[in-house]
Amino acid sequence: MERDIPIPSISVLRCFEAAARYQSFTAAAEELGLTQSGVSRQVKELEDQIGASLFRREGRGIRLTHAGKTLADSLFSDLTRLRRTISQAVAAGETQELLSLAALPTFATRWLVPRLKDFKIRRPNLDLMVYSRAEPFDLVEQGIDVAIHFGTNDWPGAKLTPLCPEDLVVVASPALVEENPVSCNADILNLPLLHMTSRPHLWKVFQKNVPDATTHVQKGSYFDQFSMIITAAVSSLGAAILPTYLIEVELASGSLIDLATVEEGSDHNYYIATPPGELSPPAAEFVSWIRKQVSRRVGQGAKTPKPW
Amino acid sequence: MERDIPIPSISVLRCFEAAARYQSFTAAAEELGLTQSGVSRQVKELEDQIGASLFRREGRGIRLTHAGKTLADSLFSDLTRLRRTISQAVAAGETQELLSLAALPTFATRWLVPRLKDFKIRRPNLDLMVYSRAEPFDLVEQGIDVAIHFGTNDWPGAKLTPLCPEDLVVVASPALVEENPVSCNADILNLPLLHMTSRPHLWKVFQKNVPDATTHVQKGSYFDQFSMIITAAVSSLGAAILPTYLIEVELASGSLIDLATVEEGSDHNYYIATPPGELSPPAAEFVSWIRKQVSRRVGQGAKTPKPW
DNA sequence: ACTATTCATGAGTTTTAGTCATGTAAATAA
DNA sequence: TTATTTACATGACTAAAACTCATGAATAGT
Repeated sequence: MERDIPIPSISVLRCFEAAARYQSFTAAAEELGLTQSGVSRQVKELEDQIGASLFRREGRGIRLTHAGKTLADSLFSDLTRLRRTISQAVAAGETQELLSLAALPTFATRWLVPRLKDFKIRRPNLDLMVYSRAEPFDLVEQGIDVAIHFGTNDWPGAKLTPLCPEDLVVVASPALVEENPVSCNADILNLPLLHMTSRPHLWKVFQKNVPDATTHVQKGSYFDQFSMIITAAVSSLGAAILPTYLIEVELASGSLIDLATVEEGSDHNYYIATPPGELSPPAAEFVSWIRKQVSRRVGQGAKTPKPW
Repeated sequence: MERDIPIPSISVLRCFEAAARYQSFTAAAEELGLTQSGVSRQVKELEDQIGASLFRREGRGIRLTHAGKTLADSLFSDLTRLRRTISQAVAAGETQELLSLAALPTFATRWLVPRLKDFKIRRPNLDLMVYSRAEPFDLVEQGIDVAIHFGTNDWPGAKLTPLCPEDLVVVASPALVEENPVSCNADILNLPLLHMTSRPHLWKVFQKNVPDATTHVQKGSYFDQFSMIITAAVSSLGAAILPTYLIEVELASGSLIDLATVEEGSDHNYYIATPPGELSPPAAEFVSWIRKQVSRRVGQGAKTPKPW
């Protein structure tokens, strides 16, 4: 219904609105940089389209009719909105399309970045920026569209969408295992242990599930990056407890062996963190894509058999 | 600042908005009744004006850019508003400037209408329609701009603005008083009494303030219009309790004498009733004017001395 | 490989916007 | 009262914008 009413031209609308403000075609023409004649014609055109007098011609002047006044008021705000819409589009015109991402350093390096090529294929003209972050931060302030968060469901100012749990496993190199045969979980605790400084309780958790374990699990080497621990493990420095997401390549190549599963029993998970409000199309697409990446991976992880 | 940004033509904006919805110039052209070529050109024109790509040309199709999506969303609502503005103007196009009023019959006849001439002087081109109404009604449905309401502050669907209280007085003609000397309120009750059928308790109220009054106040003549009662009183048929607003002329000329004041003690007042929402300019002016009429009158009424 | 589809663009036509000149009526000044 | 100025309306004409037709280039599907 409304779709069938032709909208008068911008020129017509502007001439009328200006004439309404001044109650003078001559003054309106001066403001618009036209001639009085042009303004007069456009107003007459509008009156014909509307089908009513918008001005009363009194003497050599004009006065708005009731209809004219009503229309002028509405039109003033409509034109103002339209100008704002266009102005904002022009101002944003130079902005390059960009997606800013953030994740834990090792996760970004080993899991996310290697997969971004697949995402870029879907969005060839989209520029990506990837930042490593260890703790929650202000997404809006930092201009981040999407962050991959590991931790609890607690990030003020962000919307968290569960991505997946962390799958922890005990791994060691084949060489280490050959040198120190492992036939049960207790044997693992006799290996040199590799510790993550930010996760000191991991070996204790594992020990709790090992009957009659008396070993002091605090012994061993400590590192503050999982990527270092991975390298150390591959180098036979010890056994490590690592998230499977970070060692997919090593497990697949056999440079690391999955010795046991670790049930941490905490509420730490991987989350997608996004700023409040509606996602931009690229961000929304990224979120959708990364969820597919995870569901694909989870299926594989569940089928890895123990080496004994 | 915003005033200097040229607004693209309606044609340009519509072509873009339609193409954005369909993500297809061909489909948009079909909806707009144009050729694909025309739509393509107009979108290109808009991209030149904005200074940014609004669509990515992917293969033989188009996809909105981030900038394009943002603009399309805003533009959709802007164009919708503009269509509504124009549609309403077209619909109102036949409406003559008119102010519709409603009031109680006698009030309209004796108070309002005689004063309307003064109001018409201020609005020479405004047509007035005056309706008599005894009860609240749907202002919008009846197309009434302003109603003068007597009663309680209770008119569903209307905005009530207090206008003034009802000043009730006992009056009689000089001839009746001469024939039946009145020196106190008790003497009044011995006069023939004139009753308003819709206000049967008025004389009982008066009697309550008269010490040792034993007269049956129900005796006398009954009428269903105050205008009849006024005529009856002037004709010496009896004493009447009347709102002063209705007998200003008679009191001034002496054809009726103010014998006593009646304190009804109810919450009935005169109100201005208007439809919800903002008043039209004529209606707003009327309300302002009528309030001035009342404040002028109230001052006079308070100074009328008793005749004994 | 062939056919159909869709956007882009040259060339040309139609429509709209706007100017110049003038007419008419009023408002103001002398 | 007359003369001059002002302001809207309109005929004739010009310039600019909107749009069509035809065609090219690239893709998508069979």
